[in-house]
Amino acid sequence: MLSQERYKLILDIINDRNTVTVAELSSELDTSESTIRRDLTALDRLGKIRKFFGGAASIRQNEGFFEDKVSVRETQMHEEKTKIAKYAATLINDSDFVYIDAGTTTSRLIDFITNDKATYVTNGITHGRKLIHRGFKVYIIGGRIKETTEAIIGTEGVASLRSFNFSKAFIGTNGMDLQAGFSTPDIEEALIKQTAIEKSYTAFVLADNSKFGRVFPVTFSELNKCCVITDSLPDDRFSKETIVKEVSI
Amino acid sequence: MLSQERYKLILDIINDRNTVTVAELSSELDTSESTIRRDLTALDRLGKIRKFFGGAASIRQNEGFFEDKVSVRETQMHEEKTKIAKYAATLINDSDFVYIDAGTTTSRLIDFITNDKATYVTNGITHGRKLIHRGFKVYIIGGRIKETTEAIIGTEGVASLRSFNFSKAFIGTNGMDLQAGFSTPDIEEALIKQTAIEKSYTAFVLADNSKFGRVFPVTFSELNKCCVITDSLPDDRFSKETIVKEVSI
DNA sequence: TTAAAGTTAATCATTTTTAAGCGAATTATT
DNA sequence: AATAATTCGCTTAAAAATGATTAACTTTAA
Repeated sequence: MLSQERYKLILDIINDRNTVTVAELSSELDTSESTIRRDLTALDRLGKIRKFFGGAASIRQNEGFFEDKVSVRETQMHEEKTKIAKYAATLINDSDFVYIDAGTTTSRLIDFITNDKATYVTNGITHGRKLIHRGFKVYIIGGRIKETTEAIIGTEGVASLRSFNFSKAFIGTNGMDLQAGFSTPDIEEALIKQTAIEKSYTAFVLADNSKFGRVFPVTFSELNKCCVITDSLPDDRFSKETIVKEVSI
Repeated sequence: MLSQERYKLILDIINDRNTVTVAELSSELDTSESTIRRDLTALDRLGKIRKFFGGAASIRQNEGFFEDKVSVRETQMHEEKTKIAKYAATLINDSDFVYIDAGTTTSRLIDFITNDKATYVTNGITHGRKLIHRGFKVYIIGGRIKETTEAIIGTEGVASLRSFNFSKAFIGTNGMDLQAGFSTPDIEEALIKQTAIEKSYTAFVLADNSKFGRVFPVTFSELNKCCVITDSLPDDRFSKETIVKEVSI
């Protein structure tokens, strides 16, 4: 069998099943495990799949799979996130200079943006591509790329952000708590979020109800520094601490 | 049978079946394998098909498999570019701080990079993703994204580049001429290339033979400022003006 | 923590495929 | 008709792909 044919078959199988073992591929394609491993390495090198010990996984469907366990809940909150994203998109005006944080909720936001007069800045590689394909004016901040999320992070990213003055920023969060404020697991991502909030006139945090009461290692902002856009508020005390827009589902 | 007739037949067969082996074509067209291989090489050079070990594949049906959508536009001189990319990749050492310019030839270069000790900086969105999927340490420069090429350009990009000091830079070009030097159609991309060359100890320009003698609106460097990596040199005068590495095809 | 089980990369021998050179045949040019 | 240029198929040395083997590595579970 031709190697390219195998590549295509393997790719189809992986994208279909999400994950596959070397043994499975070996028996299904009637090829030695050595060859399958070599193929998987090649496909991984090309960035088409993600290889791991024992087999390989699709890249597409696993966005977030490699991130952290919260993402399981993220798929469940799909409808809520859409509502939040839809509402957030209406906030963008012609003269706005908008920062869009990397993350799944903000990625959804981009789908609903219609304003092509505004200018957009993001730290998400995939977000930047998405925006540019929509035909918007897009800047991306410079810095180191984080492997799992394809987001720009680190001190260079922070420095790059500092030269901007946003009118609006849309930020994602992992946790939102009365005491701990907005928090996230990665310190470098937290620094980026923090700077983006500092550098914008108004910062909106997009948070579905599953985020409430959750605390993660690094706090990037106090509650009162940002407006929260959410689907349903479990606790009145939040609205005393910050401005909350509750989007009806 | 005329070679042009065969080209057409081969093209039809490949586009119909997606992949085909040399042996198949040889028996079906009743021609020697040598001739089939020569034909496939020619069609590959023209960018009509993609040749690989054992046979060839259609480009249309495999869009997105071999290349990202951005780079489908210029598929000519594929074989030459591959040779150039392969050689260029061997130049990267452990301690290198490498700049990789956006473009098709440099994109191919990434496929052959093996050094994971070096640090990479790029202005290509797709280049950055490709590098990060390979598990390398990657920085992307900040700035405005150009829609057609998904490359970072503009004054912000130039400013972002200025903070780096590269040991090696790999640059693509549209034209290379004895009088006009290295040139490209877009002034903003030219500024980026110019800055990258300035900021690196050694700059390599990857140029297949189709680039020689061509002049585009904006010159980004004189010949003597860079080393040229090419497949074949049409004119000895080039080697008097600059350092040339000719990669045998 | 350690041992057992499972998985991998590296290496080697074998087979397959290729590129390059060469002369014969065909086609184009003078 | 003679000469040059191109095309073609064969041969051969080199390159690439493959599958088996094994030592090193990772994971799992005691």
